[in-house]
Amino acid sequence: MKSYKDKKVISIGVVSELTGLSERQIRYYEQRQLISPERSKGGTRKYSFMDVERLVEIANKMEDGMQTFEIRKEEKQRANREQVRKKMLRGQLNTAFPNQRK
Amino acid sequence: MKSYKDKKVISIGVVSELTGLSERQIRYYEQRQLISPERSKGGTRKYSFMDVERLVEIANKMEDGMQTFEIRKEEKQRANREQVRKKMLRGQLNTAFPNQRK
DNA sequence: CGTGTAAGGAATTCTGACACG
DNA sequence: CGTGTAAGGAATTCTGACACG
Repeated sequence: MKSYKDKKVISIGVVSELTGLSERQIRYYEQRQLISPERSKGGTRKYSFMDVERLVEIANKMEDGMQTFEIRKEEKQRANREQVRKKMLRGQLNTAFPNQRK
Repeated sequence: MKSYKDKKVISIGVVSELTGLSERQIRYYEQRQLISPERSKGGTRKYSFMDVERLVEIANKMEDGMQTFEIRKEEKQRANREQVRKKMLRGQLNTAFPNQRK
């Protein structure tokens, strides 16, 4: 599943160009935990194309007047629904085919 | 067709890590025209994942004792075959369906 | 031919802070 | 709250050259 899209290889200057956001904004959204880049040994931030897409989404929501904590909450809910969905699917499979793999 | 794979966004330090090649080697292969990164306004090189893949291929061929000019020649031949293939295909299509789109 | 390295300078990025609101 | 900015320093990258072979 891990593809190029998820590799953290892009520096903040390029991300700024790709998204149109200022470096200040990008760092601030990280501080608010909306994104989580990796760091090089020296400490420079590295982003993935996934992060770039996410930043564009964030920028849109900010334009709509949404606040950072709201965006973060929204993201957590999305992640939770994902979790529940998987859990339920697993439960149904276990009911239909009990004793499969252990 | 232009996807993430072709976007020139990776700096030479990261490329070095991804490929295991030294920055010196990477710059040298550019000088020998085996790859062609873009430049930022400030002059720093930017590579794509495609370039990274290409560099790994180059590294393998170098290990096999191939020289840079041979690798470059090989690449040109590949590009030429591609050209010819497309031209022939177009010709056959024109024969089968003449006067289609001008 | 292909690659390492020291050298000096320029571009890039980092953090913490002040400012405005 | 979200963002701009000047400040000082550190990490990153660049070029041209010398070296070896």
